[in-house]
Amino acid sequence: MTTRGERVEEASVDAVPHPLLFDERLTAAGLLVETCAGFRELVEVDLEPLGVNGSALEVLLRLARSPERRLRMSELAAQSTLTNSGLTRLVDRLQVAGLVAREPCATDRRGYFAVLTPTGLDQLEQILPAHLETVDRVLTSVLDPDELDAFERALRKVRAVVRPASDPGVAARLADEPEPVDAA
Amino acid sequence: MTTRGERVEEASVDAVPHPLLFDERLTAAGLLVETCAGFRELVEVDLEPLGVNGSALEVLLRLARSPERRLRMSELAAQSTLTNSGLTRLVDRLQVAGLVAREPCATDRRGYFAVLTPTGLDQLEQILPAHLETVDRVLTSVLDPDELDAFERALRKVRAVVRPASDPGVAARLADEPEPVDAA
DNA sequence: TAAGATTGAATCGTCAATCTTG
DNA sequence: CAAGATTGACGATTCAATCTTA
Repeated sequence: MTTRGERVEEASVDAVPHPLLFDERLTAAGLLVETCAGFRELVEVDLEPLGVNGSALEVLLRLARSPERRLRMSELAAQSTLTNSGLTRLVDRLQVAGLVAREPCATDRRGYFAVLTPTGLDQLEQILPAHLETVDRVLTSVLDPDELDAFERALRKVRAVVRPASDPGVAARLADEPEPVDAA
Repeated sequence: MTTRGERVEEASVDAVPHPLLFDERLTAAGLLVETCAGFRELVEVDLEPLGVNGSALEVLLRLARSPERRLRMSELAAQSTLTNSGLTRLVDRLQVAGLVAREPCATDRRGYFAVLTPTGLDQLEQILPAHLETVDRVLTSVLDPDELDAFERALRKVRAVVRPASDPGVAARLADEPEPVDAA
């Protein structure tokens, strides 16, 4: 009712900050991104003996788990977080390092397999114990079993939306197979 | 006991795959990394109008939420997922785009502030509704409230280990302040 | 013509060295 | 000399164009 003090914030340069800047959804998104960035940074240390980065680990592991330890370039690209051309360049490096070889496809001369070499498998297995120890220390042992379970369930749900090609259900339908169990 | 069939797997080229290749910890790690990669990829679409990437969004949001919408370069680098030099280059680009300005620090002539420009704030607020809609669609609305809560608690726990500088507790102790509430 | 894969050009980020000021 | 910030050289990744085979 006074004539003075009608606008207490008069001198403020900022006025009112936009409420969406503090929306809780941004908090959730930031948590996911920051946590994953920190995790990836730590994992890089495990990979130093191999002289490769996190994307390479992803690719080496997929090859190691595949029948005959081989996968078509396009398959590998589709399953990884790289584009086709990114995978070509990564496999170039892994080939120079002797961890992976390329083999032409006998039935389709346009295609190539990336094959994990015996050396590649050996070196991967060499670093795996230390890597698993890291994952345990910073991720799986940080949560108690119920929390870890809920965490993985949540990640699967989100992944099914943001990366449908990785979703086991979708992958199975594409391949016309029965529902599989997820292992990555 | 027979002399034949001593090694049923004789013909197998692969012998037994190494069990660590299928360790459940790799599954947890892969889920985190793949999910985050897919999430970041989708977010890039929201940022096209701004002509920037996900790292830039992180930086713009931090500036927008800071007093006077400014932060020292080194502060900003420490809080972001970039190195000092990476931040220098990002701010270069944001400056060219007119979204951020540099201002020298009056009390320490070695230092600079990155300041969000009025244009930068405006453009950030322009894209925020669509971005929040994306986050909701692929993350926060995918989980029901209990799941989302557990998910965020788990992420905070892991982040505190993999990125201790981002942990509110650590940050407060460094700044000699009482325990804060986390908002990112 | 389309599919599998690679290449050239460009972007984004890092590390190590450097410059300036405290 | 240490701290804040930037720069030069380089590595990893992407997009669009290209080459080869189906």
